[in-house]
Amino acid sequence: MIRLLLADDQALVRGALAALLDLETDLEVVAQVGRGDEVVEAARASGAEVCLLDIEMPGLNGIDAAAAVRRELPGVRSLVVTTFGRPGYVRRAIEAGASGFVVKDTPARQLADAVRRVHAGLRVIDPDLAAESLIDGPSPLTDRERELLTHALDGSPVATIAARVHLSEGTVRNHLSAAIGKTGATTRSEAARIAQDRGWL
Amino acid sequence: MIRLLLADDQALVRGALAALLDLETDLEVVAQVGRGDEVVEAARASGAEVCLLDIEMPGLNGIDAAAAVRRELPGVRSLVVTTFGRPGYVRRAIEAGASGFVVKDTPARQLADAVRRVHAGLRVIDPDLAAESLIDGPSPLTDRERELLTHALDGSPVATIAARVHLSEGTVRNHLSAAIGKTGATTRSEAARIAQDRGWL
DNA sequence: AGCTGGCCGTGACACCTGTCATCCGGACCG
DNA sequence: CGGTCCGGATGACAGGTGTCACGGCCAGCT
Repeated sequence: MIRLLLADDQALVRGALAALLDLETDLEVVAQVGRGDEVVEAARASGAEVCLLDIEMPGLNGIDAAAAVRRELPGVRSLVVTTFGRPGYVRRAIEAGASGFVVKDTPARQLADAVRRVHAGLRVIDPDLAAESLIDGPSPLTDRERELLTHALDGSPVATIAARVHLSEGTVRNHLSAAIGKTGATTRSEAARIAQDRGWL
Repeated sequence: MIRLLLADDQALVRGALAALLDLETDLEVVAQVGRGDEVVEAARASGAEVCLLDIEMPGLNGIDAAAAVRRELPGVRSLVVTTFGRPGYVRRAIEAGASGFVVKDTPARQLADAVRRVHAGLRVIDPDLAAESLIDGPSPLTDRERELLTHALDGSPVATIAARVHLSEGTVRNHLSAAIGKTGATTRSEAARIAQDRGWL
């Protein structure tokens, strides 16, 4: 019997996944959480062996949660699930210590198999995503550029961003200009979207 | 036995919801589709009585799909499910002929009850969302403003938007300026986000 | 000790954007 | 019929934005 922890911020999806996986006779959902920063504690308390982690979560995202699990509970394996593409996430998830990476677009029947493989110590990675992540390569952005791009995601004016990060307005423009060049965009909003799509944020 | 159709673009979520609802002895999932424009045909072929529709779908969104079901299959009821807030969606979903509106944040156990109520001819609406939709009121945007805002969602420059809709650059700026005023924003990106959050797009 | 590269800042310049005033045509309504 | 509203357009102006050149600081590497 494989003991599972589910982490997803949407209660309905979480409950539905639990129903799906509980149908398997060799799987048992022993914990469910809706926030990334509750994963480690719940996994420890419930004695989970595999954690199914969504990326988009309040508190702590799924990748950082996988890293925390890796650090605090070395024997527990993580399987990261996310909504779509975002090839860059694959690389970061694996580097964070996740054993698998699955998109929510895969057929439901394959999920249980992915869990079993991860539990057995194998790596499970969506082949299409793996290929894309190799094509795009790692992020060329510096830490500052990444930080500023995340603040530019919602289209905030430069002045606002500069105030939030306590930098000069000109400096922010320079960093963002560099990021625009590296992403091949022409606007900071466009650069931010491209970077996010590639998982560089 | 209530015959159900599931529509969600993410196969994993779709399958999981099917597993969840099939656990109920009085419910039966008779059709699953991943696109909005396949809903009516699948509902007709399978003899579904209630359609569970996600809003974000390729082809046709859940609200328009509900309207199509209403028009083509008057006896079939629709229950719209979406990821979060977006109060304006509630109003539009109901106007489109949906019998219910549920967010993916609700506990999994309540979903089956919502389906039963909708099947019985009752209206099911998340109370928090209903309250918010009353506070925000209907969209004050004109059709043009709405159209231009959707093109402004990704942060495209005015020139690009003008070319896409075959309008003068100045006209686009004027409409967007009006939209910015109505949303209380200071940038077209911000206005676009606000309008989307309120379901005005 | 030099070189490199990231980070921070300034200044200048061309261009883009948001706002306002003003105009015209059509549709709708009292 | 006149009033009102929306769509479309123009022109002008202040302020925001992207780019570039330049300088300075610091860490790491040769």
